[in-house]
Amino acid sequence: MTRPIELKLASFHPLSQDEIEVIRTGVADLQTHQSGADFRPPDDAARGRRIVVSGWMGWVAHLLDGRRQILALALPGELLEGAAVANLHMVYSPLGVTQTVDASRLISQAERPDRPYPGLAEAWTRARRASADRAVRHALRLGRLSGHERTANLLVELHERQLRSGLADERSMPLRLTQEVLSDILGLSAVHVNRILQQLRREDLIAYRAGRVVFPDPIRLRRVAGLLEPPAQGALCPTDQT
Amino acid sequence: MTRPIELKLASFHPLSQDEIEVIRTGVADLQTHQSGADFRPPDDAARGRRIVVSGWMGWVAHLLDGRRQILALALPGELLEGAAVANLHMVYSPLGVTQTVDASRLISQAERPDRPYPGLAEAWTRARRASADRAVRHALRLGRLSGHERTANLLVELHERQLRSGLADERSMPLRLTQEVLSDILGLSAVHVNRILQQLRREDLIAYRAGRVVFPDPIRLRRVAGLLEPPAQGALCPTDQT
DNA sequence: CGAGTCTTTGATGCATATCAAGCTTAGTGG
DNA sequence: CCACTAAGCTTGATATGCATCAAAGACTCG
Repeated sequence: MTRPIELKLASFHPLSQDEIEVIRTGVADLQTHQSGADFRPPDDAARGRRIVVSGWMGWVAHLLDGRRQILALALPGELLEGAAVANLHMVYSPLGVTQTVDASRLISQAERPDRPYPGLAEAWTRARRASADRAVRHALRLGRLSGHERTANLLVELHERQLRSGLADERSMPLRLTQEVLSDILGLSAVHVNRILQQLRREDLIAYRAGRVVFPDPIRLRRVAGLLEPPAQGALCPTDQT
Repeated sequence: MTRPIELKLASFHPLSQDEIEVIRTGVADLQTHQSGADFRPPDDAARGRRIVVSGWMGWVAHLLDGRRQILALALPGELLEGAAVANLHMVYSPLGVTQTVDASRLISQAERPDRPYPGLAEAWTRARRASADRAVRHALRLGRLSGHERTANLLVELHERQLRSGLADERSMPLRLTQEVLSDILGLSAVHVNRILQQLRREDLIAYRAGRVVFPDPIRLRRVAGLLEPPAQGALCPTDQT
């Protein structure tokens, strides 16, 4: 059950057998969330932080007139964080049926000042840095990429993230979002997202098969996404990306 | 010289006389940056972090084809932070002539484990939380607000931020950005920004006078910006914004 | 099999980009 | 002090990306 969490963290920094054991015993209090049910994330430092086990969560901002923007996603193995913002109704909301797990014990272990689990703490730190990177990337997507580029870019990012937790393979990944949810992530209308996805399929950049997105030509997709060549082996670590 | 820094931090949490003294003596190593000269921000934890003293800095992402997006601004009194992101050429760049100051001493004082300066540490924490909030708001602006709303929203945010450091008054603020820079913040073309500013002027929501933007009707501007009523007295603190 | 939810399609309009040119301002050197 | 220049602002014309509305297919699930 904690497999995606282990793999995700280990992808940022190698973990000892001890540390994997800490993950297995440290997570507690499994909760299931139905699609659409609001979920208030914890806003204090470590108490009550949760990790997604299965399904996806999104951090949603609601405008007064009903417009919505999903500002961040939390995939299996990733942390739910981020506090409230003034004058904005924001919640975490499950996108589909999602399970989360209390991670406070795990986090306090990793953050113990005497550092008995240095690999865990390091992996943690890098994972959070990656999360900040994603926020920046998201703003860039929304600000300067066309709908076409933006969609490709998001798909590439989701692929990389699911690779880290062992949920995707090199040429495909699960994707169980409705086009409406996608449109709220991408800042587009649902109808337009539909047309963009059709175009990407016509261009043989993506394909659908049984709830999965298939990438026939990942390199070309990355180019369309406005990204450089794929990161070299090992370059996935944030510290390697000077 | 450190006045904006003192005021900005004090706006987040009251500071003792001692702590103000720490700020005055803690800042060191003044640097001047010419408009457009790239500036690599520090990426380690505390060493070499800098604070803007005068002028504005922007965190800019460059795309391969020349498009640019400014992802965050640092105003006087605010910190330069944020590391590099993979596959993206990103730098801090002065928007006009800017001066920054080394803040490592100041920061290590505030973060001393024995906490001799609790007000400073608290102000610091809240300032950083506000900075994260701004990133989220920026994504929301770019994703779901129209050009008109987006521009109004940015102006309101800049006004609030400059109020905190004593650089703006209730009804006006300095603004020395070219429309092209504005367009790179807002994710719009420079021509369109020009037309939006004209419209805002026609609607008597803003006016220009001698390098300053004047707000004849702040409340109406906030409404146009898609924001709720202005925060009540004291509600500027992030902790008050549940 | 029916009912809702999702996807797809077409028609239309608006928001915003792009291109090109004129204008205004401030700075610069003769 | 006055061209001269360059940067920024403004304007108009045109093109296009994307939103919106409406309705018709496709799934999925009870």
